[in-house]
Amino acid sequence: MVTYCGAMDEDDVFKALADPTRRALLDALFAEDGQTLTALEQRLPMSRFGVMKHLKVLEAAGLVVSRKQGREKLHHLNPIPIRLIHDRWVSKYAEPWTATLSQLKRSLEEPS
Amino acid sequence: MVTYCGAMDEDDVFKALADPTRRALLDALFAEDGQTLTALEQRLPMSRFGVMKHLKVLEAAGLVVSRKQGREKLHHLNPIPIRLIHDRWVSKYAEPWTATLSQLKRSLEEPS
DNA sequence: ACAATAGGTGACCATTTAGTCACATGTCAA
DNA sequence: TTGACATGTGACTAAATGGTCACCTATTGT
Repeated sequence: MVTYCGAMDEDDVFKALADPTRRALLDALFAEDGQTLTALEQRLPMSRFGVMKHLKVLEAAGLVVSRKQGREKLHHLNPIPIRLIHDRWVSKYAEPWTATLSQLKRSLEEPS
Repeated sequence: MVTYCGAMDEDDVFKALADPTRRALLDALFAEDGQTLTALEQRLPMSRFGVMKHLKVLEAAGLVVSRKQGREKLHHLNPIPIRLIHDRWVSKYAEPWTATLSQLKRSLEEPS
């Protein structure tokens, strides 16, 4: 088992992913890993403090890990929580895809 | 392209998935598809109105579709939005999994 | 027709959340 | 050591959210 995951609470991960700014931060870190707070701040239309709060949420959810280097703090994307959601949660609903869909189609076509 | 999806806005889907009660509703519909509001209400520790609000959010996100039958409204799980997240968003981070992870490992092991 | 049942609407309140700011700490470089 | 820079903290406001309720409409069964 991995240990980079911090809290790794399902609810924290979903709540973290619910905000568009935080998804944009993940996008930014995906585009270029290991960015500092000020670098990320310049990519977003938001004050440094807003970005800092969002990064804190992402770190608490385990979606971002950071390490300090001198006076800078480098942020890294951690794909593990998302991977786990995919494995244990998304696929749970996605698997019966075909069955549910055809069943739904039948239901909708049924004369009400 | 499918048409059962309503708004299908990425943000709506993530926001809908962010609430544990709504995830529980998806669980309940996954366990037994086509349940009515009152049936779902009895499964959750919440008033009918709370459940109704959550169902409305899920419907707006396209995660649940419903059809009326007499005075009843039957709710069906729609796995398509989750499937799309998996396809277009989760996999985006999950694919470079190995690369990012080893890179992260290297970064963390580096003497600070 | 009438009572019981299933669902819907709008207002309302408590809590959380997003965002900003003044201020403080720690680090680098000249 | 001094000034510039990167980050952190706590308080604060405005907005969104979760939950409940009183009241309403529509359908069913008798």
